[in-house]
Amino acid sequence: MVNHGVYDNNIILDLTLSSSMLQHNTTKKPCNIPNFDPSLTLALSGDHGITKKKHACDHGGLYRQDSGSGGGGGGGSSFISVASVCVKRERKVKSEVISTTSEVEEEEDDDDDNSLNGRKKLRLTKAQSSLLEEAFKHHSSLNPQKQKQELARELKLRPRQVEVWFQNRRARTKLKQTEVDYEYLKKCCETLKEENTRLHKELQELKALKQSTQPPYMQLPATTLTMCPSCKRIGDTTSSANTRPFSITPKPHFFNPFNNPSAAC
DNA sequence: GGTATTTAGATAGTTACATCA
DNA sequence: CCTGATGTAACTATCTAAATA
Repeated sequence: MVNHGVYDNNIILDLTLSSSMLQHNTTKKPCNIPNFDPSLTLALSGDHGITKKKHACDHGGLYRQDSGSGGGGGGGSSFISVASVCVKRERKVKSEVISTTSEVEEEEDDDDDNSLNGRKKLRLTKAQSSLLEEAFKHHSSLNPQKQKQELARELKLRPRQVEVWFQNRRARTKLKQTEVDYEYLKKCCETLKEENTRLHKELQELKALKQSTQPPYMQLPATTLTMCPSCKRIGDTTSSANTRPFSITPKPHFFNPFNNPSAAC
């Protein structure tokens, strides 16, 4: 009840827009007009910055229509002024108008629903979430438009909401997968480092052992022992690859994610 | 058949609200 | 109560592929 005056203005404006949208057309996705989301006060929701570039058909177009032929700059500027006033308030308003998420259930099915019931941020009920999850398990995207409509009807949500939910869900899945991948690679990296250290150590030990057990005249000249820079294996420049002076047996269970030893080897 | 335009759906990034410790 | 962190619904911008003119 407080502040209602201001909010009312807002709502009236929204409704105006919506009706013009109805006349306007259409199903242009980029415009986000088609579904008439209650939250769809695109022109008003400058909370994302009115300065952002829009599609040609976006607000500019709508407002031009509203404000007559004005077109061009005129339309744009009036749009900005209106928008900038209303922007942030809008969400706030909505959050005060509706109090519970269950109200969602009262919403009409999508497209013809331009009732701009101010809308609090929606929280899906458990039932809704689990149904969506179930659908997501089967298909991570809403293949046919029909499926979206059906789900929406079933959940008593607007198709746009279902669509957004799937978008966000895919993003979450991807993010989680990225985290998992990151952890996995991190572990691999650590393992590789350990392995590398261990091999270095082993090499040093073998070198030392060899030096101490061989008489000086039998010791190999330093040039005959070489180490591959990428795989760190010891090789003998004078012998073939499979007759190395020291055979370093790879760890049988070690998984190397970069499964190709260097081309040089 | 090649080209331009429209449309619908996807992703990435962001914002703002709700909730909880 | 206040506050910061977190989760998530909703948004914008952009890209792409299919359909259509």
